[in-house]
Amino acid sequence: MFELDVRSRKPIYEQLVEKLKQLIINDVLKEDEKLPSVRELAQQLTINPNTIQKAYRELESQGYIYSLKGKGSFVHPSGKVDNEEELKKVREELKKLFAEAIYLGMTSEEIAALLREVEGGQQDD
Amino acid sequence: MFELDVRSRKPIYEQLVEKLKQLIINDVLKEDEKLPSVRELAQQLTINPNTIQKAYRELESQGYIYSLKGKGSFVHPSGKVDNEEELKKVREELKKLFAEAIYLGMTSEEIAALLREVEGGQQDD
DNA sequence: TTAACTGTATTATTACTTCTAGTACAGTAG
DNA sequence: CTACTGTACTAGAAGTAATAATACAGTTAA
Repeated sequence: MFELDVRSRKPIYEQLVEKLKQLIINDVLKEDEKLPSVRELAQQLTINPNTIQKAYRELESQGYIYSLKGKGSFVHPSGKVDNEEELKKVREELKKLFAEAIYLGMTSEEIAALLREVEGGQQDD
Repeated sequence: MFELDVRSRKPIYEQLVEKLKQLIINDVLKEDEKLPSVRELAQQLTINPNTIQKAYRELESQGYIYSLKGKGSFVHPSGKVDNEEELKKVREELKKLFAEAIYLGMTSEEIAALLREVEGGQQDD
């Protein structure tokens, strides 16, 4: 499914959150698709189930997945995500990153081009 | 000068790096301005000098400040920053954040507006 | 109902990172 | 010289991440 860098200074569960988020955002994992179970993914990646659970819990609190006891964890449909708190974080993050990019010498046109590039690759409903 | 959240789950030195970066980017700290010395800032914030040094080392490696033994640490002039590695990281970060913002429901126009906002006035945290 | 899944929670222990503390060395400036 | 500056290192305390084992509750199919 994907790989993790155990030697990284970044916590495994954070790497997991990022990777899964990317898969969801880029529509590799479709709406309402079932994710591997906590224990199954733990076995696949040879890491502890608790670490997977921590990542899933984080993804759920951010609105990317939903979990049903006894059934499994599923991708939250994009259109139905309503997480004002996450949106606020992303806006703040964007502002900081824009300032940083400009400071490092990027022009707004370069940044805008990057946005169009991402926008194009996005096949949203 | 600023405040830190010791109770945060984010390491103190990382918070320091972020705050100082913001001050530099938003021109609160001017080009070639002298930063507080490692020991002085440590005393002001009542944290260990080693923690300050770690933050300064990080800022230096990212191209935001330069340090002269016996003299002090100073803000690296914006125009002279040439850190392709940092720029690459920022571009990747931007792409991820764009995809995330769009997934959470932001339109490209909203994102572009945010960029214009940052581009125009210098805003703070 | 039972068996085998699922998510979730708890506790204990280990491993790792962060932070602190103390010390030291080298360069600068008055 | 004295008193600043950055930088480096070791040691240990404190906090976080990861593992391990166990348990409970809900779902599903035989």
